[in-house]
Amino acid sequence: MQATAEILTQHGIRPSIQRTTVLRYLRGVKTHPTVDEIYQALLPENPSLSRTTVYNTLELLSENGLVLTLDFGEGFLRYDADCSPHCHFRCSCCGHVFDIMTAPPDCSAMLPKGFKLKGVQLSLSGTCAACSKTRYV
Amino acid sequence: MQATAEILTQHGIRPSIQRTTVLRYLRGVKTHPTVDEIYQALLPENPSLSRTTVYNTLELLSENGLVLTLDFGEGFLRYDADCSPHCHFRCSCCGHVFDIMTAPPDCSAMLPKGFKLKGVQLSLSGTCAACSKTRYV
DNA sequence: CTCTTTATTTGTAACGATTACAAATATATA
DNA sequence: TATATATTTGTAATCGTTACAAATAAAGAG
Repeated sequence: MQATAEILTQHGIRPSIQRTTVLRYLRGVKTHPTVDEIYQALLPENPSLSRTTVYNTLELLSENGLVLTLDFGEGFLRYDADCSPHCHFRCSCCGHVFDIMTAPPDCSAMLPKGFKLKGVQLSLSGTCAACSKTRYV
Repeated sequence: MQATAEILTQHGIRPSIQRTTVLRYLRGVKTHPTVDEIYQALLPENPSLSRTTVYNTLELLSENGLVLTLDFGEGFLRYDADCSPHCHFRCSCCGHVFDIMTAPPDCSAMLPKGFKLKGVQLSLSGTCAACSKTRYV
């Protein structure tokens, strides 16, 4: 696993402690955390960390393609350091977000003439295996 | 085109003036309007209309599958009365949302065992034809 | 028709995620 | 060491949405 600070440097981002900490945390986690979850997780070890810095950092990382911004219509955003092409499944019962490690389909043929495709986001929803077992949900 | 009030009745929803007005407006428009756009559009003809009623009505319509709630990560929701299976393309340059009248792919095979698929939302982004013509955007 | 109950609408206040902003701090450059 | 630039911090503001209770409208019983 490549050092986090190194990745930042390679993308022309100065690897401050805050930026490195946020990216390292995100790379070590599979839960697609929210801003607040990230902030709360890092606070104990970084008592001077500001919520604004987390916001700023995530925007910077997202702009530079180091992080994926996920929107499941929950009213807040989630972040994912795994930028490989994959999809997400959100269980409408327990709210958990699962990675689906299949690349989203090639959609370039769908577009009208002259349109240029940049991003494809395939969001699936339904009930996960655990919740499906529980009846009447 | 089926009468709007009739559609509501068929879904067990009492066709109040407000509900009928909101749904009729949404069915006559191809712009995926926001709550505020709907509210502002209807206000002149319905001066007593409340923003809360628009919110309530859209939630009710959405629950009953009469309306699609769209989230493009703009910080607010958009609504679409066309519930046929199709995708959306949002131009990151001009912000316009285009209908792509192709059904989203069948994704049931992507899911792990025991998962039940309910909804598939395929959101495309990039630059539309008009914005692509303009250089340096 | 009234009376009573229920459903719907309305407006205001609260909420919560995000953003704006300016002061404080850290880092780089001369 | 001095100066300029970048980054962080904390507070206040913004804005879409939701909660809530009063007001109004509609439905049902007698």
